[in-house]
Amino acid sequence: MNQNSGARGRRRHRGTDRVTIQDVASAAGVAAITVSRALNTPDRVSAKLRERIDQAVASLGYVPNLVAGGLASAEMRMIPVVVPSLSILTFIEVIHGIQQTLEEAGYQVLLGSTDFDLDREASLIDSLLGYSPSGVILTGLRHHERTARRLNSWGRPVIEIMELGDDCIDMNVGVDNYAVGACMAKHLLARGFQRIAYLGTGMDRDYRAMQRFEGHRRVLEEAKVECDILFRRDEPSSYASGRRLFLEALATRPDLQALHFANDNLAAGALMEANRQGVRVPEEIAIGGYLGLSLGEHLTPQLTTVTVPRFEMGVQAAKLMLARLECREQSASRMDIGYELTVREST
Amino acid sequence: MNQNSGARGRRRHRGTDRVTIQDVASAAGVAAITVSRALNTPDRVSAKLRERIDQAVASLGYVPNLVAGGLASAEMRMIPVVVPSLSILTFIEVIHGIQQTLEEAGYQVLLGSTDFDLDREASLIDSLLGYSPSGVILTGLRHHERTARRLNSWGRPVIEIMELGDDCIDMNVGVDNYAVGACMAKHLLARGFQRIAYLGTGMDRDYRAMQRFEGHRRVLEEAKVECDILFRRDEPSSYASGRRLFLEALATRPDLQALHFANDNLAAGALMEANRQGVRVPEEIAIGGYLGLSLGEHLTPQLTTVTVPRFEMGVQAAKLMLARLECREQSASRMDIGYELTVREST
DNA sequence: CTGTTAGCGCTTTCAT
DNA sequence: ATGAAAGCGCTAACAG
Repeated sequence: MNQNSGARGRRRHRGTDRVTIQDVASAAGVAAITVSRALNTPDRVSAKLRERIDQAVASLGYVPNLVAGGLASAEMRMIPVVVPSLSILTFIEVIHGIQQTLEEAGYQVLLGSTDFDLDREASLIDSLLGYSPSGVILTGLRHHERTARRLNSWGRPVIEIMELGDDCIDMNVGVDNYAVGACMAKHLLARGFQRIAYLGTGMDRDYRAMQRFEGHRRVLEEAKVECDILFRRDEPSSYASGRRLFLEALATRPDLQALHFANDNLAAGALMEANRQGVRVPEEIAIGGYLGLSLGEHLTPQLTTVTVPRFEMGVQAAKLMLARLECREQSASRMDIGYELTVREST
Repeated sequence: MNQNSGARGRRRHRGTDRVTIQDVASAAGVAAITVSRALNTPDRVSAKLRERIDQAVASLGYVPNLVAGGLASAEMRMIPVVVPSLSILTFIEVIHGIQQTLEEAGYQVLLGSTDFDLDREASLIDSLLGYSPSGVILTGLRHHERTARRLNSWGRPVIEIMELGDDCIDMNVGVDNYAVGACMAKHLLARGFQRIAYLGTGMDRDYRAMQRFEGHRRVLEEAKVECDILFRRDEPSSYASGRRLFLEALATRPDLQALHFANDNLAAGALMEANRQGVRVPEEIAIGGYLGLSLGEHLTPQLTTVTVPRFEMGVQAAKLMLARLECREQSASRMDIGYELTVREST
């Protein structure tokens, strides 16, 4: 038996001197492929050999070289997740759901961010595909034509998250932004408000906020209520921007009764500014948001918002990806993650 | 010239039919290795060939197979970042700084989370090393002995972030938690408070919060002031927990004058609960936090806190990593990212 | 169930 | 400055 130590031989080339599958094979007295099988598809190896191999693996401290395996099998068990920004909590929460679900299944998440730039998205995806990932998860349905084409012909699972639409590359998990915007608008109308403004930041980049506005606008139009919009082009959606928007709204449109913010960061900022100014919400002016950030339920008054299950969206996207990877099913390629109007004190 | 199309020949094996470096080489009429050099070390190829190659790359739409390159060079230009949790904003901000800096330099971030479990960290790192990453960034200085040993003998850059200490594996970027805790304690004493409690959650897992408490405790001891601690073992650091801790503190220690929270999430929750209860801060009770979350400056009263540049910590860690990878310098292997006492209205 | 063989696509090594 | 040859460590393909 060549059971024992010293299982290092060749290394003609450069070789990092790590324990290889061949070392394990020699130690266990089998062929390399059998070790491979024992590790990847244990049922295809007899119990006896499997045990011998496991033992050799343990005693040598063998750790598979996933790069070599990835090259041979043309699959790296990685899923790039491409989002516009890592400073927006929403994306983080989705990523969290994705990461947690995929890691459990032995897939790793590669992080990519585009800063809302479709050119960067295109080149990022190009280089990401160079890693032979098992699938790709990216944000939104709008991409460079080149991105869509490349991904289309790529032949592996692709999921577009966040927004929902008819024309996706492969699979789609998200919310209907038009419906979300309409939902809050209806709520505000139902509360009896007639002078309503939609407020946001950077909506030229974040077109999903614009979709929500469009949903909002249509509802007001239908109700024959005048539609007002106020947005600051180059600001992020921070508490500070929310405060500024709030002050600007008060100053320039003193007769407004309700403010529909593009997201909870802004809405929370507005709420905090209202508190500071002693403006009573909703008596003097009502405030509604979007997202369902936990902060909203702890502020006084509590924030009315449209809640989207962001973590869950990530989990569902990851599950869909896994289902597809394991060929379990050709599964639904489109999933509406839904939303919920959370009526609290601020309206 | 074999300049034109049809540059697909063999594929004896499985082959994903992607354009390979060989296709480019044929199209440009050079050897594969020259294409490799033109792409990776352009100065080592004559301008003439370089141009011809660039053209072939563009016209064929060649995208390098990073896995093959990674196997050959034993380096994947990836940096795993391992954190305890993706639901804690602090880590997210650090990751953001890391990701942004590394992506600019052409390195990808692999995300890993351990849920504060050193066993999971150990096995996660094992498999992450299987990807032949260029370096590793992980959280904290406490690891399984096996993790430390493996990383030590690994021979590539390793950075431990968040906390600062004497005994790191390779490089260390973080803050001195003891000093941070002491800093707030001194501030509270200087404000004249004598009955002070330290409040936190899950500090058995997050030992860095415990280090801050220890710094706090020593200061009080020195000042001969009694030291009180209140913590809830199995709760996350949420606004809700902060509110509960606040109520519990009021109920069980009605004579407390100041509350030192383990982080701003808790402190902000407490502040919001105080507002809801009509408890005046800091007149009836003072509140201090840790982190410098932006929320703190928008609440009323504004939160006094110890601010840590989290995004910047990520950026610095990434820069240190890059410096090491490019061998620019053997650079300082330990970086104190510092902190700042931000005195606002709540104390 | 196990083994042999032949690459995956690139880069290192060593020549020229 | 360019090229030929030889693998990196693993798995797909095909036998037995």
